[in-house]
Amino acid sequence: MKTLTPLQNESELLQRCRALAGIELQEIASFYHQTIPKSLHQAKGFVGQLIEQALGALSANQPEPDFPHLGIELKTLPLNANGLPRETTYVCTAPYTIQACTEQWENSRVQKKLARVLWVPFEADPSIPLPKRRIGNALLWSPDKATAQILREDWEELSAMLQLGQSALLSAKIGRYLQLRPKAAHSRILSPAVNDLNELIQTNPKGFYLRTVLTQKILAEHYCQSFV
DNA sequence: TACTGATCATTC
DNA sequence: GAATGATCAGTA
Repeated sequence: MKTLTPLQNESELLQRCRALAGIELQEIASFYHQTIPKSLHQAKGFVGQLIEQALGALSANQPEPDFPHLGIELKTLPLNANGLPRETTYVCTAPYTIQACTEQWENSRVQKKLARVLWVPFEADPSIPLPKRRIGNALLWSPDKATAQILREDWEELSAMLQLGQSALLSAKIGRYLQLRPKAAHSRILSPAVNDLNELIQTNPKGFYLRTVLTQKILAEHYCQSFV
């Protein structure tokens, strides 16, 4: 692992990924003088943030790609003992306001986030101690035509429901690749929305997530057998 | 055991 | 409070 210099282009980013491939979390953590938490229970974003740091991602906590200059979004992907995605992948928050709901797919936050993604798989089998879990081979990905079409259809269906104030009908079961689920510190948090009569109401904030069926498909199409 | 709804840490 | 990084955990 080398000291970070600003990233100039994609090949430098991929080169940095190759340096991380196969190494254990403890190696990265000790390089950055970070302590690995005993569990992820109270540090759910730890692995993602550690890898952001190791790859030199810039825009922390901003609604922008992790590498704004390159237009690339970084996503870590936890894999279970069978090498399959263990969790859904958070994309972005879902807009409830009239203003945000008028956005079209082409300029939606979901489309922008998913246009170019750097997937970094890592071992997340609970039987492996956190420090010993290894980083896998990264994949720079853009959705193919068929995938993009399904994402668009999901997004349009879900956005229409948000826009029409059908939040009561929204469920995490809607959507083939995307789904809408709560996204907040806890369930008491409320944000403004409209109901089907266009009246202002308060509801739990939601976010767009990618189902594991899609991330699993991405892995299957781009890797032969081993992701690590 | 997979999935949905709930929750944790941090930053601005 | 709302955005980021996500995983936890009860239940169907």
